[in-house]
Amino acid sequence: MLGEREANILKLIVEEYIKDAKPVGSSKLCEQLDCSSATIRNEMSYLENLGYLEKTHISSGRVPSEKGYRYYVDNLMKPKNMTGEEVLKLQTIFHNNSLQISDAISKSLEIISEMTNYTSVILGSASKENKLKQVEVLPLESNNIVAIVITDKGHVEHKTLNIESSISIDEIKKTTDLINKMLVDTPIDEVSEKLEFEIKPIISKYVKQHEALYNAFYNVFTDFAKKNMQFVGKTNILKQPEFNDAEKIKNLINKFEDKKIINSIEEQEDGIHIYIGSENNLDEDVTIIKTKYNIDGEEGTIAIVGPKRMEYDKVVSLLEYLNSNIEK
Amino acid sequence: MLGEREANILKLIVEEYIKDAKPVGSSKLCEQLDCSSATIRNEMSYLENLGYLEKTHISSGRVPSEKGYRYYVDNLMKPKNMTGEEVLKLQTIFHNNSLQISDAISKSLEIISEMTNYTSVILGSASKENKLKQVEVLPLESNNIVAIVITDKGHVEHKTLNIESSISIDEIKKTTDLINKMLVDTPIDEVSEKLEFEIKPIISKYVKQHEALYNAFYNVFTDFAKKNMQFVGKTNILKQPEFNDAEKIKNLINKFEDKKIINSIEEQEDGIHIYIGSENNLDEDVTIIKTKYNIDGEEGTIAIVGPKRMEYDKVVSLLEYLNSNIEK
DNA sequence: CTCTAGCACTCTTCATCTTTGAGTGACAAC
DNA sequence: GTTGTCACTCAAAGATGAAGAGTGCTAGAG
Repeated sequence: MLGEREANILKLIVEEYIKDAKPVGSSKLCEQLDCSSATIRNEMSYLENLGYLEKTHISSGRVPSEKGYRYYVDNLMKPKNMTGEEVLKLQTIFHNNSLQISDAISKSLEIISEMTNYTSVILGSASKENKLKQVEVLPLESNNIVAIVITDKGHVEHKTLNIESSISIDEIKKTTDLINKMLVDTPIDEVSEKLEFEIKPIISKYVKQHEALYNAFYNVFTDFAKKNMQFVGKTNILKQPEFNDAEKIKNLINKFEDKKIINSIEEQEDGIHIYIGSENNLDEDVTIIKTKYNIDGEEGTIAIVGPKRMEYDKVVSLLEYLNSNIEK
Repeated sequence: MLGEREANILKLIVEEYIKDAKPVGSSKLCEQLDCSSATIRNEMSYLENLGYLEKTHISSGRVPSEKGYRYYVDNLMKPKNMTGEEVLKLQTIFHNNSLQISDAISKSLEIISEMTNYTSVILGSASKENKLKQVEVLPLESNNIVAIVITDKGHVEHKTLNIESSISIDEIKKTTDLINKMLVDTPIDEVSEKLEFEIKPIISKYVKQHEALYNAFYNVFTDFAKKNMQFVGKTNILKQPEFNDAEKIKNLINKFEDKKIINSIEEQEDGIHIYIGSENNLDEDVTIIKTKYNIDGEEGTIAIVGPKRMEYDKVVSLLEYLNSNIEK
């Protein structure tokens, strides 16, 4: 644990660096601490030995290390009261009752991303809490069929499929009736299994094209497993000075496009969580602040991606505000 | 019209620059033209006066101007025979009959983007040729309903909506039955209109919540108007040397994210069209090569986005191949 | 009239130096 | 423990110069 003055110096350095993105020199802190630059240099040197600060070169000012940010976030940061303007904008969204809650989240994050110049990600996970409401198959022209699956939360997925030879409307009806009778109210992530062991054996007896029909449904259900992800302000983070370098931009944009990004975004625990630099598995140069949301049992993750030099206090406050409003 | 030798010099310069991305000096062309560098310099100077070539500075080699690329594309370019490997990969996709045609297009463009390091865009326009096949409304828990619209080509759109007070299943059924009876086989882009003038007057008489139901359907139909767009290899173009600059990357990525990009991608005319630099309204630094596709009356646009220094012959050949295979 | 050799000239690129300013570390004095 | 001071280090920015690629122009040859 750091002494009071050391902690205070660390706090000031972190906040100064967050503001300016420039290494902080000892003289900058003199006024605020009412002591000489030499004293501060001694303390800085001490904090560097403990690993909270780093230098970019031997005679440069100090920059917080990951450990420094971590200490700041865990011990020094105070929740920031949001300015009237910000709250106002968010309030108008949440007081508009005609909006679907998911649309309200999108719109809020648009504002937050715009305000902060960070990138937001919304990761909805439909499969866990959704139960099968109804399935439907329609024949289309030229041997195509479309299979549609609807869940009790209003999620809809569909898939068009080509059937090799023509298939009778009667057979389609039999199959969908069977599924609707037997599998309604089954959680979506269990449907694939039940489809194989409970439905397939039955339809294979009296439906000629059962293989094709089975595949159609099987495909739709596995599509639910792919979580749906939405970026808000994808390029906003590029306005941060740490992304003035072509290589860094390409690197990050590639990671945004990579499908594996879902693993970096998804959050398991409740509450607001901060992953600084190497603590997240997306990119060394960013911090991700995440929180889970839960609307009528349907879970998802909201993530804000910014540079490590992120306005932690502001983002945490905004997410707390968002969380408390989603509850209602 | 250029003389034979001038045209030849222009052709060689364009192709050399496409290959190397470095300004082409007179001496590089000596061997291939069997004359001295001085002669070539004279010709180059002539071509520059006509506006086909440009210099990056007073004593640099020459770079093709937009007019130069245009002349090359219109008069000098020969279709390139594709190498066995490329054709082979594409063939395996099109000979796999179990694939939906739209999936085959995606997969082909993945290969093309990978091969060329350009970015592909697929723009599907569902509304023009799709006719209404069936509508459906399901009540969900807590005053939500989901409205689903299915077209004869197998497109599906849905929207979840909140109804203020509870609504009877009977009323929902009446409305959907009416729409299904009266509007089936109506082209999607005419449905909104008919909904307002033919359906609304009727249901407003005997359905209490007609406003909400009407809105639900109206929303879904307007969603069809938003064309669905898909990027393939979005970051591939960033590997091109013209995008080694942070500003240029940010600029292009922002344009990719901007919703207005649809206007730059959509193509009206049949055939393969090339838009060089300022000829396209996306970005001065890129060329877009587009072609319309048509599957069973459903139209869309395929676009390849690359630097102006693009392998025009190769891309045109690939798109021609793609077009002829989509036909089947 | 066309082509070519040659030369002066321009401009980029790269490396090397220099200057300036921000900032540190160490030490002696308070 | 705190402070003033001074030598030292390094990045950033500008100046300088040499090398190399390439041009334009001109005079002479074919």
